[in-house]
Amino acid sequence: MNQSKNTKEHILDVSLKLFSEKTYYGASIRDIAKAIDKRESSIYNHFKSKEEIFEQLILKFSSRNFGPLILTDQLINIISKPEKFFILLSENLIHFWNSEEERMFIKILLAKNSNGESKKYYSIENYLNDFKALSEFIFREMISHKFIKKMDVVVLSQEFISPLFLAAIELILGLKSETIQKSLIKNHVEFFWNSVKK
Amino acid sequence: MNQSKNTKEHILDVSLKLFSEKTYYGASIRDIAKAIDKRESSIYNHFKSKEEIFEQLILKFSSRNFGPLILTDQLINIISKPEKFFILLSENLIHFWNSEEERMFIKILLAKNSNGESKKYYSIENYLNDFKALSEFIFREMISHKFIKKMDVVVLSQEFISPLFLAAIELILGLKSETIQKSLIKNHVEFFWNSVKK
DNA sequence: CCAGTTTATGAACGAACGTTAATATAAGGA
DNA sequence: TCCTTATATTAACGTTCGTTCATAAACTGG
Repeated sequence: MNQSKNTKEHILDVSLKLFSEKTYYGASIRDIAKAIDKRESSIYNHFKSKEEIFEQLILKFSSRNFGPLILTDQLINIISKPEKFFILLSENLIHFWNSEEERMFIKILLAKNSNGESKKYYSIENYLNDFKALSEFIFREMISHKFIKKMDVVVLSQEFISPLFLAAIELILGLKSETIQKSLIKNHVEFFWNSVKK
Repeated sequence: MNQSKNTKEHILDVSLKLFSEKTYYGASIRDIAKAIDKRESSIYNHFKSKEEIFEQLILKFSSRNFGPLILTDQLINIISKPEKFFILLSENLIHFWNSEEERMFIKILLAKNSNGESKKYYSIENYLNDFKALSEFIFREMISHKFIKKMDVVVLSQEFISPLFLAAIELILGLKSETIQKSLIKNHVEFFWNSVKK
């Protein structure tokens, strides 16, 4: 996309796309080089191996702070109206997960084993935990302000996040259209809200 | 495993393992041949290409009937005690998804794009729909017998299945131990039951 | 403008890839 | 037993793989 940005970032950008489309073994160094319009040998001026490209890609995405993208000001303003809040929160999450870049990253996480040697890697479990932590924080706040019933925030997070994230996975790996998600969100929040309202 | 079974089945068996561990591009015909202790050329007496092995593998697994494995007699016997029923149903599902063979198949589905040319393929969405259909059937029965509140069975299925299947995915792709799942099931069923009991 | 560093190129390496062909062996029915 | 068919092997094909190397071009600070 942005040709003028530094080459290392550019390589990571196209690698995200290629690894997500063809998996690690299916995307070659030559594919990556072609995508940035250079020869494959020049890649090695920026990364010592294909494996290192992958590692740095995961590292880059695993060390973001997406909190402000989900917990928008608009959202925080309506925390006292939990049902509306849950709807908007769900929309923010689905919108984030379904953004072009995030789809690609999630695809890579889903295709990646935590098998053997790569145990050190960031996995889909770590990814989900970041979102669960965010939503646990939200539920703790809501409970302390008595907006919802007093319940275990871990359970609340799991019950709130799971149907949304699984729908996102189906959206990412399948052919489901995004419009279907509107009613899914509505139904899910309705069900959830009935279980947590005071 | 079973050396004496016919070679075609044997090839599919080891391909399931290899494709799930190293993805489609990472597992070679020579890997597969080595795993059945034959030369790579003899594979082509049974399949016309690597792609065909993959296709038949997906076909084989997508045309099973797992219903009786989930809906056991023991389970059906306690349908009038919904909370107990949900616990056992959850355990059956997690046990099934976490079996060695099923872990491998799910890994393959998760690593597989429904991108472009492969739209025809069975995807994780189809897989999940099979389980949702099963659980919709269960909820319809429960509602008609007035064991639970009258609600949309699609919503019930989604809310019941999602946290369980997502936990299974974490179990399969991550390093989570199976013991953690016991409390997850308990918490999930408790939350769910509180929302659907009459 | 020059020296030093960074980045790009072109060519090559050994290995592995999917697949094919010719041929040998094993199995099964007449 | 012989003939046919199914399955195996060995060898090779053209490609692509990840990576290296010598060298050339581009950039950067003094």
